[in-house]
Amino acid sequence: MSEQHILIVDDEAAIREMLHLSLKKAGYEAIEAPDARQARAAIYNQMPMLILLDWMLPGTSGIEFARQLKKDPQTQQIPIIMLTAKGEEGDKVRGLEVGADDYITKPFSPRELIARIKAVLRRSASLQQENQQLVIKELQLDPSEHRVMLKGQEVQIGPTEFRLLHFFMKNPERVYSRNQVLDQVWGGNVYIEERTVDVHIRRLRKILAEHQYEHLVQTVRGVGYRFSIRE
Amino acid sequence: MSEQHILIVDDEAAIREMLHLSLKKAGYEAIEAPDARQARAAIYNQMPMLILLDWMLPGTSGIEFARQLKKDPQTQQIPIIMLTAKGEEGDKVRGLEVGADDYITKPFSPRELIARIKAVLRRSASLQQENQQLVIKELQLDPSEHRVMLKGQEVQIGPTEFRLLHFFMKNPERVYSRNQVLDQVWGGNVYIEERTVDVHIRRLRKILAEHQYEHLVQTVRGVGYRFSIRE
DNA sequence: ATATATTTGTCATGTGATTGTCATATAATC
DNA sequence: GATTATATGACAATCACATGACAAATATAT
Repeated sequence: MSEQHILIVDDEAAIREMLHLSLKKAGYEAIEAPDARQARAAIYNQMPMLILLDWMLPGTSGIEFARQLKKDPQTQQIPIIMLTAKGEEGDKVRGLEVGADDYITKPFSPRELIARIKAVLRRSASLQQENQQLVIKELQLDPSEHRVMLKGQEVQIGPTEFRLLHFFMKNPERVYSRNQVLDQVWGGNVYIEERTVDVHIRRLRKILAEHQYEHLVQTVRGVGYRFSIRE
Repeated sequence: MSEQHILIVDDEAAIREMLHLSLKKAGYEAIEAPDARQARAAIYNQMPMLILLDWMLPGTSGIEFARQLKKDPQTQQIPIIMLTAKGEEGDKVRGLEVGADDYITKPFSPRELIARIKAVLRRSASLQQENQQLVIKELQLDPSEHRVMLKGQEVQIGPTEFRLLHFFMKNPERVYSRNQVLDQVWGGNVYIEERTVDVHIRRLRKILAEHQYEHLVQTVRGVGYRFSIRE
């Protein structure tokens, strides 16, 4: 019955109507709320996958409401698109500061609205992917908990080795040169000796070796390293 | 609905218009973005096959944006053509350093623009081909994984033999003299004994022979070697 | 604030794999 | 059979990576 839906929060019924129609045409389910109180009730009832939130609201203002949503762990991952009346620069900035994922200035075309929604959903999907738990056989890495489990046991791992393992688990089976690893794991604007990668590879292997998983990190002589799931 | 398209990133609407029109005439789909943030959203929404990126942008500068794109594995293979206002030499250099694939100086003719685009797309296509998995019967070579599989089993192969096999698989059915092989596989500016090629051919054959595939590497007496799929 | 522990990057050294060359064996051609 | 071209095994030099140690930098505890 209730698909993934979008919550529209705006005090003007005409605008809600208009948005609702545009969304329906684009194949989205929508639910309306005229103010923050009723919006909260709707969210409690069922989590929307995205919220269209008017800047100006009676009672709790849109910006305050957004701030509350982004503070609550239950709702903070829901993307918010702010609807602003004027294209005032200050508003944009404050909106994004509050944690809105995008803003759109009235008046706008349905096409633009849908494009923004798609973009935001796309982005949040890939962000969730970033925080996704990665599991390979009996090795699992949980980015949100910053934890690595090996055969059901938590293993002690340093920050750099954690990032290195995370990177490898996200991109298995592919060879990366030391420089590519430095770019991805250390970030591009540090100057670090290429050979340092070797050392951290060794440290990672040492950890994996505690449970005979060191073969996952493979050396490709003359090229770099590869994280492989295959035997 | 959405074909392969080109993303235009420029803060001046007039220039975007102009570019859009030129591209349309040449048969390309185009999408516009006025700044880096919206460009990013557009990219997340759908990967463009090429990006036209203005040097000067409000907020994140074009050069910084290019750097970011080239760092992210998701986007780094998208070719970028930088649009620079003046033909300043320093800009060119910095642009190419950042990883832009070409630059073009305003003002430019639509003809020139299209020519550059075609050239860059051609180049990137052949680069992608460079990373393409090559399969011949039960022999497969994967450059991105830097792996050779023979009858489903990974085979152990040294760097030079890998390059040699890669070269042959890219250019089968053609005879190459020892010198041509040296140029292609070792690179043009090394002085190495011609007979050394024989030795590496032998080493390659030895590997292939583990699975009775040594007949693929054939000697053409008095001329050189050939990699042939035929019996 | 100070002490202590952890993490980090670099280096020196060890080790094994790879490479180019040569000497010799083998095969093809006339 | 003589000549020429290629195949092959052996070998030393080199190269790339692994590893342990260490000091500087960071984080954490007291």
